[in-house]
Amino acid sequence: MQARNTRQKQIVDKVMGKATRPLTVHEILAGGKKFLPSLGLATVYRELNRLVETGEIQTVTIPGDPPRYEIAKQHHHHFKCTKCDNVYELEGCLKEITKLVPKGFKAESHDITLYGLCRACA
Amino acid sequence: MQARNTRQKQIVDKVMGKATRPLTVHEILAGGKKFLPSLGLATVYRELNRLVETGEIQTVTIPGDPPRYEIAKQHHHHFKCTKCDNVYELEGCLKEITKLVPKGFKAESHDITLYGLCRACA
DNA sequence: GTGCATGCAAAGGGTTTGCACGCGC
DNA sequence: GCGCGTGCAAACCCTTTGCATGCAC
Repeated sequence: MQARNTRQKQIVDKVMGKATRPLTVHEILAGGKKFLPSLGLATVYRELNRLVETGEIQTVTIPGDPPRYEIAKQHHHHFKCTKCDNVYELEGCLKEITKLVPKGFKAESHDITLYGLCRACA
Repeated sequence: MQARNTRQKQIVDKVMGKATRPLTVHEILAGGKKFLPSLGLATVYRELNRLVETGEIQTVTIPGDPPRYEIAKQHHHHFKCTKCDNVYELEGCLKEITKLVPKGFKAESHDITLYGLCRACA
């Protein structure tokens, strides 16, 4: 069952690729409908899940928010503006995070989310 | 509309207070039913939402997991074991986190979640 | 022509809400 | 007795799934 490169999939990829910040499912659907009005929600979900499984995109989960999706890239973290609700990508990471790991525990990965005001809202 | 201190509410508080780790809604309901079998899911949700609003408890959100709840306490973070799926509380925090904030942004708070193996599973 | 991908609609899981009953005051 | 809190069931929202159609090859 080799994947077919249909118009729908190309459009989901295209919308994702253009994004400068993580997008919600509905933003992706709305963006895709501009190119193919018949695009369905189920197809967007199916394509997103496929892309997550193959590791091409990543899910960004912010408590209280719907999931967002972004092109997979180097390890990084996120900043959620509490005023405009946009989510931004942050560069860098903290090696000091190992200090939090209790004795006997073995950390493999981590997520960091910052909250506050973005440049435009501050 | 001053709140009444009903049996149901006392039981939700009691279950939360006994917990040594964040609990899911269904764990709280199951725990409460041991004391009051007629306890309903809607009441648990209503009481939890009230306690979150008053700041008495906090929601712990782990991507891909149902929300958990814990008694509000000093600032801390969480560790999710990828094998047994339990969530543990971590002590301490990282002042270095300010290094991640971009210029012009104003950070107010943050969440850190570690993933890996707990002591029992490592 | 064959078969997978799509769109629709229904199903599913988790959470909230409307309503009538009954307990707490 | 009055009114809020409760339990039930329905409603909601988000996501997944079943199925018939139709496009890609």
